[in-house]
Amino acid sequence: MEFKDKQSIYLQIADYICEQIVLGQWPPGERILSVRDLAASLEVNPNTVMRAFEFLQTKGIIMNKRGIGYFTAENAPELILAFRRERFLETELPELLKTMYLLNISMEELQKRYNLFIAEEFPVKA
Amino acid sequence: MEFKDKQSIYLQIADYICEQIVLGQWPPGERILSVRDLAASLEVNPNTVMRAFEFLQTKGIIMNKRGIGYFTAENAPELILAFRRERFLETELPELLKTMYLLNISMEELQKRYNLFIAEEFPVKA
Amino acid sequence: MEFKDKQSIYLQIADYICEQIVLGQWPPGERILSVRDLAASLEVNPNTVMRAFEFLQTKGIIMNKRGIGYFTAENAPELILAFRRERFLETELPELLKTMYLLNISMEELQKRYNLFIAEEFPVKA
Amino acid sequence: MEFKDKQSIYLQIADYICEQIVLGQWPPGERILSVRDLAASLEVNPNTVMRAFEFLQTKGIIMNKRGIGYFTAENAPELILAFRRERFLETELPELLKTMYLLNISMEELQKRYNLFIAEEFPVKA
DNA sequence: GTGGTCTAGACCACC
DNA sequence: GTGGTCTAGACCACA
Repeated sequence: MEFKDKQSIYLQIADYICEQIVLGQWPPGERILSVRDLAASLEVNPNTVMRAFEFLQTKGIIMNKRGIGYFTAENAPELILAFRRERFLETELPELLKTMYLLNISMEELQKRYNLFIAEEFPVKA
Repeated sequence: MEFKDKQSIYLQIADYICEQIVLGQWPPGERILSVRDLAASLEVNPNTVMRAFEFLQTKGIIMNKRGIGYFTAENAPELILAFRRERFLETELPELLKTMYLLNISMEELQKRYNLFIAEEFPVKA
Repeated sequence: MEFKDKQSIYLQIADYICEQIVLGQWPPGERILSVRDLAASLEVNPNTVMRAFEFLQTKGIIMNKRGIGYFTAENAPELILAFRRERFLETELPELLKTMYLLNISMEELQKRYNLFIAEEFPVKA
Repeated sequence: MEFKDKQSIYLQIADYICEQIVLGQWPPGERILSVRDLAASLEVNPNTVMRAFEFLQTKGIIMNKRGIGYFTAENAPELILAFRRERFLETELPELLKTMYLLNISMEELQKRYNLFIAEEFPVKA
């Protein structure tokens, strides 16, 4: 997996995990890959994965069973969507709209790109 | 001026300068406030303003005349918009569309919020 | 390490790093000394080394891995030689030729001095 | 006249004056353009020209007659060539030779470029 | 441990 | 007056 420069890796990993959960790849209530396995598959330091897990645990999205591993919460998908919705509406959206205004990007163009994006990335639903 | 925590101050200053240029407050080819003056008005250390200037100079948005000061480039507005457009289309937009998909936010809702935003922030044009 | 007065220290450090890379002392793709260690060994402030690193990073000669350190780019030697060649041909050489003309220095004399220089500085190759 | 970034303007002006003298454009013992005239023609601040004059005066290349202006010394061309020769041999040449070695530029190529340069810049002598 | 940022303050060359 | 560089020292997030 490749990481962006501008955001810390552990947060990008946390986002990745959330995405997998929301997309149904990691069912609620089930055990997650171990820290070292995930670290190996992502090619990062285990400490970094650990931090992502701890971060998600504080949010209640995953929880730890001592000596066994981490498990996704039963309501993990709902929790994640709620957090993300909040972040989107309160911080990302205002910046987006401002940028669209400054760059003079129309809603029509956005709509067109949205259709393209869906067709490419999630062809199943489309 | 107040600064956010999540981004470094000097980059926020650079963004601020770009915004002033794009909005036509600082005309192309004109002299910018001196490092010291801008630092005083923003209440930061001159070194921090200096970093912002250096950053913008490497982008070709402003340039230095020895012993006199910094000047906005003649094509500064176009340059800034080009940079921002590239960043938007290549990194911000994909994230946005993905989030919209995950959160199941419709284009109609986005349109509604855009109209609201324009009415509030830039009532003149609206 | 000793520094000249006429050029800023951080640029001299950048030059020094480039020289080490070109001469094969610091292999491409390998980790560089940490900012603090290099600063200590050169007896300068860490900030000064940091500036040199930032400068080289913008040139693509070195790159950063978060929390780990700086690494020389795989194509660093080629990049450096390309930059240097360009600078030499476009700015240094014209001045040199002009000076030689004004001073009435012949190519023969230059050749003689070149042979002497090689014999002294790089006796292995010679 | 256009100036390079890396060297101070007043020194570039001093070099320009020296060049004119050596090339015979400004005869020894004659009066030089006034500070303000030269400043106007070079499009720089008169103070900057003043500094160049003062610098050349300390070298004995030009001298001031109060209330009249600056005059080139009778032995100006010889003085200039002596200074320039020293600078060339002691500082410029070693760097040049090192660069040539690193860039693997042969004397033959240098000779070729020298011939080209002479033909272009000083066709009279050629 | 790593880099990154910021401040405070000094000193410099230059226009 | 202008920018430019350097130091010292602090604090932070990150791996």
